[in-house]
Amino acid sequence: MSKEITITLPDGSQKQAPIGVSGHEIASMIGVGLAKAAIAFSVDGNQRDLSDTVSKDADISIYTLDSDEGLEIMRHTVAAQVLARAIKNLYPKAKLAIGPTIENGFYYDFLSDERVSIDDLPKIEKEMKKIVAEKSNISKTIHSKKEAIKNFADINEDYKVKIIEESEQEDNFQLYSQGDTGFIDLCRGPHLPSLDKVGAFKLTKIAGAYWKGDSKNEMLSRIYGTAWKNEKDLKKHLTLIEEAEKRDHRKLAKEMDLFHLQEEAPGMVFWHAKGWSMYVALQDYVRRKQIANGYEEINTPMVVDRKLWEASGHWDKYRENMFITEIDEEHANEKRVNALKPMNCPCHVQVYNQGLKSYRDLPVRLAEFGSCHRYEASGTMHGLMRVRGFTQDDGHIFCTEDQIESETAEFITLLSEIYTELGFDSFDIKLSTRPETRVGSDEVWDKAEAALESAIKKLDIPYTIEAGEGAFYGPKLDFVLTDAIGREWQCGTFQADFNLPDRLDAEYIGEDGSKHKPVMMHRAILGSFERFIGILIENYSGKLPLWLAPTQLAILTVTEEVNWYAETLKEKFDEFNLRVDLDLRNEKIGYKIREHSNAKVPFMAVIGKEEMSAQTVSIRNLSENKTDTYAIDEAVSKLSEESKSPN
RNA sequence: GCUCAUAUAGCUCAGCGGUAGAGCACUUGCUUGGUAAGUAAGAGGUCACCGGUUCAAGUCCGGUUAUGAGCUCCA
Repeated sequence: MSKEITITLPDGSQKQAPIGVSGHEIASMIGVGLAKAAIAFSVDGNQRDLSDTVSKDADISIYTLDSDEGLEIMRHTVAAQVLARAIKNLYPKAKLAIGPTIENGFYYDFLSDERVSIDDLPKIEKEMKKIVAEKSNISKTIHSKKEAIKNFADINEDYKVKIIEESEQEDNFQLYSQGDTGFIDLCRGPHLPSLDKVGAFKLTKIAGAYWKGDSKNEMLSRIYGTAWKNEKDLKKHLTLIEEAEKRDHRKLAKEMDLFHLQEEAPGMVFWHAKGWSMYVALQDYVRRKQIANGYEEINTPMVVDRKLWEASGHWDKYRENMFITEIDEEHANEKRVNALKPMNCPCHVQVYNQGLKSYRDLPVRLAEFGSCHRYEASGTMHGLMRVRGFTQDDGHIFCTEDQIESETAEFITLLSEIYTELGFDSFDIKLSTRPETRVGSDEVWDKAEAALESAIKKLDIPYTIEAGEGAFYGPKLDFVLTDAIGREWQCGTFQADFNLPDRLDAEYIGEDGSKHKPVMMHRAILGSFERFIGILIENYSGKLPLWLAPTQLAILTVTEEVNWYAETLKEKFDEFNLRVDLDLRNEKIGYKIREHSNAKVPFMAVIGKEEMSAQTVSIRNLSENKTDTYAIDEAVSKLSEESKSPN
């Protein structure tokens, strides 16, 4: 038997090494620089500590802080070794729970009798820096289940004990320690070999989190942090977060006077004139798109008797989220219990059910800008992104099983056009397949899942499968778009439903002359107008495309002598339905420009004596910060041309 | 819904037991100024709501509501 093994590096090159060679030794064999920078390595794709050894031929990859994996390992060490130890140093009675990495950072959950608040973060951070400065080596020992439990039971780390007890493993529990500090932590690793490899970090926030994420369990304290290779990267990340805060739609909405929310109607939007003009522009656009794509627009009641919700199943399954209304008895002959519709689908089936449908009528595509109300838990509301009263760009397609595929393809094409025209270049699709508990035969599920998948494949769009994540009534597609700063938003959805047509007796007469159940496809492209407008505001930092901009042009006068001329101009623009604000205030032009710039008005016409005598308009472009002068008619036609919606 | 925090002028915030403050916005006067803040004066507040402690409560305590950050939820 050979005493050497062959290791294969990521570039395909191979090296011979003795059996039992450590990760660190491999790194040294490749180069001194790498040995210094190495923080962990992988063996056949499994991440290992540098001190771990390799005893058979394997694919090896050495990690440094320059790779995503390396950064993640470092963040993990900062959480599990540095933050955890700092917590124990400052709050010796604290019980450590878990400390995983998350995107760009990490968190650590712990239980503490002593209250830890955001004001304590600098103190904890200082302690962490102290720990890092010790540059302790990190080493690990392997233990059996029994030993591991004893280790943590001895120091009253109840959560660690629980984690080990509940583990399916019997041995190989890894305990990491730092030099001779006495600190130990349970971890699957790997970790940095030494704390001197820790880069730049910062604790960002503190919040509560349930043990194991279950709201029935006790609430632990969670400290979030972010960690990077060096100070420069850390700063870059913090700047990015600031940028995201700057485009917060709640903040911009105040500055732009778009909408407000108030205590008497939590989660319901009071749209102001400027916000509503945006809403209307967007809705008109979607309306034209949908009608051009074979939908009929309908409108159905907002308040509907509980009987329909009982029949649809919502009364059973969704009642917690429904606003229930009861007529004041004094004023009503009969007492009826109604609910504000949380969804439009049952009402759409009622429209479908009027008149006998033939297979020749299918597919029937009904669309509604349906105003829905859902009683969302109080802690979940967030500006326009999560509200209790909202309007969906809802639609239901009643079709045969055979039509699912072509309807899917048509829907995705429409959705793709709309996203592109609204400025979102790419989106991902998630296909959710049958869950454990479901209605409908396997045969129908097979057919529907295959139809959805086949439609995506034919359009050659990448997608991922979320096995078992479908609704109980059918498989679905979710559409996730990416905004200008890389955040993902799930907006569109396309869901097959084998349940509701049955419950609400939707039927059609087939070629064979007998009655059949149609399949119902629930679909939305924007999701809700409220949320989508929130996304648009953030995506564009408030600088919306001209056709959506609340105010398209502000006419600013330099001196009051030209007021009459500015008023005449406004009338001209008004004739072309442009949204124009006239600013005749007794202020300097610089002041007016500044104000309207802050309000993100895309065009400003500066009107002074020069323009008046030449009968021209000087138009200043917000995005380019430059000014051009036009004849009046030229200016009007330019703006009305540019402000057209994409369809 | 849970944890923690917050709630003072239209907005952003300071004040933290002893007669309510700033900047901006607003109104008025002066200024008619040419491309991102002209100038002076004035007006503006049951300090979220309900209760308690105190001679005295934006200020301390309890509750309610809303908002924020997380968590949970989003058939």
